[in-house]
Amino acid sequence: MVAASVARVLVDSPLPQLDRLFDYLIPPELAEAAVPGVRVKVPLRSAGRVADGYLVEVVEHGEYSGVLSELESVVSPIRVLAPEVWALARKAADRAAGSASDIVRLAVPPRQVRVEKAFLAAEDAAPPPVITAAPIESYGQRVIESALALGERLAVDAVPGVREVGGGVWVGAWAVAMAGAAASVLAAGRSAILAVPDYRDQEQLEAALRHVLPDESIVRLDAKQSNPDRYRGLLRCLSGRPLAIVGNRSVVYAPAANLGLIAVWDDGDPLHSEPLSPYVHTRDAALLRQELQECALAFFGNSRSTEVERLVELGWLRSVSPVPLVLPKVVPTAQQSSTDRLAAQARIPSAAWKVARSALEHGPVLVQVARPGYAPRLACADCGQTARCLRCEGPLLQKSARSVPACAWCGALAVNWKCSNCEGEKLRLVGNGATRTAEDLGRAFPGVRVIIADGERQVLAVGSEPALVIATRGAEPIAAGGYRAVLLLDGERMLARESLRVGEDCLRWWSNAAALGAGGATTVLVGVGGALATALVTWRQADYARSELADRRRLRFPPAVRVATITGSVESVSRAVAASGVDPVDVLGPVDLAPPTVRTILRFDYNHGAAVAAALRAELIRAATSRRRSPTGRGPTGPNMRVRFDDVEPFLEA
DNA sequence: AGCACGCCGACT
DNA sequence: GTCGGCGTGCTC
Repeated sequence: MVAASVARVLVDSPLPQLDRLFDYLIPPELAEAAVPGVRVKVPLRSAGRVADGYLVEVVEHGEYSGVLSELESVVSPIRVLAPEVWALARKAADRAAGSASDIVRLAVPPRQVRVEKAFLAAEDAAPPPVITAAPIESYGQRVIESALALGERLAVDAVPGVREVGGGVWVGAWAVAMAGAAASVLAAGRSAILAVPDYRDQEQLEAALRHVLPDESIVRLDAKQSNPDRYRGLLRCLSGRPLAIVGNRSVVYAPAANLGLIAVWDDGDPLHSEPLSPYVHTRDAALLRQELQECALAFFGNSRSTEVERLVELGWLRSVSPVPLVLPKVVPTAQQSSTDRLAAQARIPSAAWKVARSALEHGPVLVQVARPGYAPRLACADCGQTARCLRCEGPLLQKSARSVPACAWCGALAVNWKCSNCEGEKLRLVGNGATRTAEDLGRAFPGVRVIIADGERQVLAVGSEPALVIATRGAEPIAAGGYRAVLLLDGERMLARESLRVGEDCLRWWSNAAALGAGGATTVLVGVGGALATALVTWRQADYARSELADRRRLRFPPAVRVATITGSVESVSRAVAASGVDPVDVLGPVDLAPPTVRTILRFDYNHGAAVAAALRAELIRAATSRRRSPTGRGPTGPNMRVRFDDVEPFLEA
């Protein structure tokens, strides 16, 4: 009799107590099929109960000393969980005190039998395409290419501006550089993973990729795809050929063949932050994977996040800038209205109005505003108190010039409204949404076409003809040939948000908008001065990130330190805090959230991260197994304890 | 999550 | 004597 091998299996369950490998005997009839990476079914606890899982490794002797059960079946021959992706999932989960299977769920889309059958039936006999990469412009002679070939880690300052990538399609210059980086890696026979925050960036990057790579070398892998499409994409990754794999945050877990590069665009965009447990940020997953696989790593951005700046200062990332430096012309201007009657009505400073007027003779002008809609807030015309819904106390807003004000929460129309403070019956509009700004600007520039782009009215691209393009931050379309001027109108309002990251975020929004200008276009930053305006004017966002990071070091705020947010019942949170081993001076809270739930923030240095994560993980398992919430609903069934690492949202500016 | 094991009240 | 309550704990 042959020595039986043991299959080590990850059970597909979010339960923290099942987040380890289980050993199973491989029955002789499955010996051929039981290879690492395949989906399997295994018995768990009692006969008849089978769980789905992934075969992680086959070993001679398992670690379990008890009696082993047998593998129930091998679901499919496809090795969907590549060993390096498993290693990454384990490492990322450990760092975030989460379950590896939660990461694996992001990495491996649900199986689609039809897609799989079609894939297995298709014989891919065609020889792999020969790829030649054109040089990446603006960074000096093969500077980026050779760094990537050596597996370096880079923080790349993007070149502002837009480029045509054939067929009249225009994309940000960053996309061309990132596509060039991917092409240079593919030309060397290796794969590249390219992560972007949203689908608008993805469209641009894909267009740039199609310009330099054959279609068969590009794979899309993102959350917007249907399950069959995602699974098809995964199977293409597993074909073994070098590919450019492009997608949003989960693409960092793609099973790339011979991975040569992970590139991340605009890592400061909050869409890179994974909303599902264990909340691993694209940036962190990319950093872990780079260490595991020793591929190259590049963060591209028009601006610089404090996290990337920290890594640059540590020497972990090398900063690369375009030579010679390309910088848009940015003019800061005070918040003072033009003397022109029409412009004054639109509340545009005279400097901005002049810039826009002359630019409109040549092409489109971008106007960036903070908020969508018409009037984001309404107030009592008599006493000035914010108007609230009579039914649910929600804030009122007005969607268009003619519409009746309505509640932002329950949608009730504010008819027969009366002020709760002074009994006043008249409403006054406060603030300008994109729609109201558009109306005002339309009046100030009669005869000019006005295009609105916001979350509801998404516009990806506009032509090169004169037009006023009013866009909320982050929703700016690309203009053919670039905008002739860019007005950043609501800077003050954007800065009023109470968040640790406001400065950083604003600089990113403004830089990304300014980067959409044509060469020689003027960007007007209205009503903002100080270090932020200086950083934008000098186009030295890294300087701002450096001083911001210095402030955070002084205050012991992230990313100078790491943080863990614990939410749950008072008892569970305080137990977890005690178990964490974090110094009491670095325990912030607890503060009350929804009634029974409280939140505490722990902060600690990076070198304590592993210990804190392990301690909190142990506490999570203890809470999940011992103190069980009663299924009948009776008894003290507290809120589930949750742990989230490196979430900066709860941090407000002091 | 499920499901078995285990240690105290009302039944044949 | 034991049938069964669901608190506690484990799953290879």
